[in-house]
Amino acid sequence: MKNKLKKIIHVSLKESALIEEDLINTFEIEINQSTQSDHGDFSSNIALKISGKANMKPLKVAEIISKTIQRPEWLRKIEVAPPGFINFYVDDRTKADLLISIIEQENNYGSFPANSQDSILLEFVSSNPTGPLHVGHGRHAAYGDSLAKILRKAGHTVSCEYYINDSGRQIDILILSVLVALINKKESLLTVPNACYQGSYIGSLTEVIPKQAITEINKLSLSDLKLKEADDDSEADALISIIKASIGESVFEKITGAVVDKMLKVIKSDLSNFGVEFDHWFSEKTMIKHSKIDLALQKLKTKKALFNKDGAAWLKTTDYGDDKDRVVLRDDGRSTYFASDIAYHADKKERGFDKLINILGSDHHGYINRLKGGLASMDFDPEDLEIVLMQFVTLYRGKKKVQMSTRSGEFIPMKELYEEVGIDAARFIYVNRSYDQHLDFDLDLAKEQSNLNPVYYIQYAHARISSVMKEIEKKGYKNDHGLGIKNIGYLDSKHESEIISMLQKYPDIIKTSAEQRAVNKLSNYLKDIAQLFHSYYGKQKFVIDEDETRNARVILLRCVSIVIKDGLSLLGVSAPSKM
RNA sequence: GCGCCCGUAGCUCAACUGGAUAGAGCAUCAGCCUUCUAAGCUGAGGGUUUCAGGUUCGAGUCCUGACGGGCGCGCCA
Repeated sequence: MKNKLKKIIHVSLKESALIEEDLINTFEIEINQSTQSDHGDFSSNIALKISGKANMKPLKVAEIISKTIQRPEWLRKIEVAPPGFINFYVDDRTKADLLISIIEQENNYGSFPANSQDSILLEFVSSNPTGPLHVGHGRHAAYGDSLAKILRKAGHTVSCEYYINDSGRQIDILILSVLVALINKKESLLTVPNACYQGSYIGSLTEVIPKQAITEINKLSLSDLKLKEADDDSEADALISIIKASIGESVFEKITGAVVDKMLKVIKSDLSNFGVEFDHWFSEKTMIKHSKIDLALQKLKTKKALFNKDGAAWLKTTDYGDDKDRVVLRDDGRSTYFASDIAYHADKKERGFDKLINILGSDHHGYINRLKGGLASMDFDPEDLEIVLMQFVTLYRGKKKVQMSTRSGEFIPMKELYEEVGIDAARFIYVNRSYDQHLDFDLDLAKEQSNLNPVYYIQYAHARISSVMKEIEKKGYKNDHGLGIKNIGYLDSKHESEIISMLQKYPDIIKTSAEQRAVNKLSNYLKDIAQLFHSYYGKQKFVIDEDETRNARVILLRCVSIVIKDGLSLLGVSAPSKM
């Protein structure tokens, strides 16, 4: 429709000779869907744009263009409005075509042809398996999952991936925390070091330690341990070394395997119960096993991309806009986290994805140029990597801010949140705010007044439509699709044209939501269409004797229901038929 | 100090990447259920879009500066 109008205007611009023909293509002909019914169904601002070049007042230009246009049959009216907009009104036939196609396509309405776009690897959450996911991760999970669904609907091939940081110091500290908890289970002999994780989940992790390992742990000389106060990471490292030496690396490894495995199971089930599924779980440990990091470093060395300073190997990321150069290989020979990330992201590209999107917390913004530099050093286009920086979730209980820290165990798990406020409400609240906006999540409000959540407003619209349909059936009225289509002309009230126009917007919303990674555009759209429906519902009756009007309205309701249900499903929210 | 993000009604947020009269919910006030679900509808009040300049037919949106808030600036992950 928009393209048809664009062509019409283009022809008119040529014929009217308002501006030189060469200039015509320098202006993008914009067609907007009108927000208000008295602005027609579509409008164009082209007259405002070219008035300067045409040396005429915009209104005059608009009049000339609209007079030059050879009005096709399907355009009911063309109107000029100050300061120079041209408004288009389409005919009933066109509207009927739209409604017919929505009903035919059902949940495919608004979808773009698959594989018509780039293939995307979408990485999100990727929280270290050192603790359960908390409410902050919930935002990432809800947003990432919805974005993936929207991107797919917009025609992209998307693979969702979770990077498991299952190797390195943080994991060692997790094991240390579990071991301390295990020893303290019998009698509290050890002071829990500050560096350790301290949530209540640590205690339950002790249960997965293999029996054989427990006998080794029991042999530990507690006097060595008791003296240590591991308050920072390096002191924790020392303590870990002692334990590793006493019980043996392989036993320590076994414990690590069991604990991480258990932790991952918890994370996976929390996500899955929240409706978030990943296509692939990528293990850092496995990557190391396959020497991927060594190979990446080798490649950088061969390319002479690294330089030595203070005994370490550095990558000159300042060439790519980073603040400073970064170490990839420490003076003790161990590779850094950054080295893992270079190898990991190169691997993503090697797997053939056109575009890599990472959803990261806003505290990672300093990481963007570094990571792009890493990709570029590996001969990939840094433009292929896109980072979506998610702002923080601030948790409130009423007016009181809830402090959060994973280390100290002071956090509200994501699971607790969605079990209490409900998955639908939680997912909607998470996603209804733009990702670059801070989110204040008030637990009390979400729990106590969950009825006030906009998600119920949208779901209620869907339930009401289902209810009307049931009632029509109950009263024994005959549903006649053809009769409804024939009488689409009856849908000429303000409410009805506004709803039709809103329905028509859906594909555009999918497109912009996908392009701008703006999941909240979809959620806001759903609120808008629900609002139009509720207002319409208050004004009109649907269970009526008149066959023509009833069947026409039923078609409209079915379309609204289809779009709401599909939109909600993209957000991971259910569309109940009864509430 | 430097860098990134943000600032819209009393509160929480929209505004289709520059368009027409800046819109919703909550809260306040006034109405609407013997009739399809009142988790709803209708109406009222509430704004110098933090401030000061600039760009143009047109600015909440773009540019510059100030003020206010969040985050970051490790051979941590």
